[in-house]
Amino acid sequence: MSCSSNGSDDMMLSNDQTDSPLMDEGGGGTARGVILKKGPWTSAEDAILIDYVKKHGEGNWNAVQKNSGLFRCGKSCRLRWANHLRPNLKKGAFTQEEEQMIVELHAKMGNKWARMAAHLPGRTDNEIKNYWNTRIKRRQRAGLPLYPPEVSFQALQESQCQNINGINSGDKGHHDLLQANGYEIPDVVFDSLKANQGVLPYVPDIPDITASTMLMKGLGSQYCSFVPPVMHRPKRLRESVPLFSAYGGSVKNEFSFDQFHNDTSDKIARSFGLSFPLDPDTTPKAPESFGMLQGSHTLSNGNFSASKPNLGAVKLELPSLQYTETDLGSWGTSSPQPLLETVDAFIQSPPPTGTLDSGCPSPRNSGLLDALIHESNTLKNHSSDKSSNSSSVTPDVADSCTRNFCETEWEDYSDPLSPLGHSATSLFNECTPLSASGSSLDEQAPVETFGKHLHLILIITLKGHSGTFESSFL
DNA sequence: AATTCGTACAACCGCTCACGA
DNA sequence: CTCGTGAGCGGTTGTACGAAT
Repeated sequence: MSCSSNGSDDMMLSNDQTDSPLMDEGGGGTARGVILKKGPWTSAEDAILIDYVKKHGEGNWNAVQKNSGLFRCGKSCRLRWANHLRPNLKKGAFTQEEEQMIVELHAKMGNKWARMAAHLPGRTDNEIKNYWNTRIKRRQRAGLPLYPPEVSFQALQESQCQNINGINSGDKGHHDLLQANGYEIPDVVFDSLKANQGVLPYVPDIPDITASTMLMKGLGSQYCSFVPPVMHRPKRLRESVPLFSAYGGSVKNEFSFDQFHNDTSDKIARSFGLSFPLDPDTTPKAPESFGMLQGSHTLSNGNFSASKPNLGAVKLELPSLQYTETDLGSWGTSSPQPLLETVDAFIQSPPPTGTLDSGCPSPRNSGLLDALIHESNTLKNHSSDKSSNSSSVTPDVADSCTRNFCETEWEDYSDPLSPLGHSATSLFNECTPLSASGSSLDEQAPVETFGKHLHLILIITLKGHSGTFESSFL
């Protein structure tokens, strides 16, 4: 079935290797005894494929090789056709509208390139994927967020609306959205909802695993490649997939809360290093607290090198909480210890009492929100640390501290000299709204605009952690 | 001029799902 | 129900090319 070939086939065939435009010697895999060519397509091959599709239509790609004399596997043919040969393909750079569309779609869908492509006529999933990956690197290098604040805030609102409305959004795309930055933090926001299921008309139960995940990530365990073991990928919907099905479609949710429900506290505790399986040492892990292992390139270059050992499978995409390598030092000076206190408070918060709906997926959010939450955790912890040295912080206290911090101490953290100063300021600086002129997604904008959004998000998030929630904030 | 680095793009690979026998 | 096959998706790698050193 596969057009994969043995190791010797890995070498790309150059176009001048062969006399025939269709067949190269010495390279390519085999299918039914036929040596299949790999590597760049020639114009002759393109012509054959185009001709074939004109005659037989798309599909049945494996028959191409049989019927057309093209020495390419069906997979390769399909890809070539889809990405380069099919009509109405838009070539050239993405327009500004397209770029903005991609950003918004990614904020909503995550790495659902094919679905995103469906929203961008003439664009291929591969194109979008490449664009996004490049964009990640570029923006990360520039210290910019992946998402403009409007996008993230909109994603938050939409996600919350979906949950309040009981809309099932178990599509993997949503999950990916949450993973979009390598963290799975956005669930934390919905942990807040979860903690208030009795308040809101409908707040689906959300596996505690998500909080655990976030916390693991937050404690530098993003390298653990934590994947909820029962968070199965929903079956792909090939046909008649409603656009934005993640928001309104009847997408199956395949994980059961019950599967998460047990050991919740244990997971959280372990996630916070209280009994961390991968790192029994519960001493502060300052540099790792934000996923920045010393010597790791994870956040420093916007990519994960396969050559990096023992980090496990990690997401390509980065947290939008982007810090340059020079930031590591400042982060390293901050103590993550208060995080445990906050978690204690969180763990102590009453468990959700609402009716469990295992058919409801974990809501997701944008990657930027990851950063916001991450940041809020940091800030909250810092706040708690400043307000009290006690390790036992009640939710109310934590909440109070949070509020105080949000309202009165923000400027303190804008201090670039503060260990968190850059964190806060960078967050503001990074989360820049789209300019009115729309000249560039990367343009900076006044802090105040986003500050309001951030404030709101912080409150929502932090209050959720403390086990209290006031829907009025929504 | 040679080398290094970053970027953009094309293609491959592994996995999963749908579907029919 | 199982198995084989086709197809699609997402992640990753390879390559070309231009800019910087």
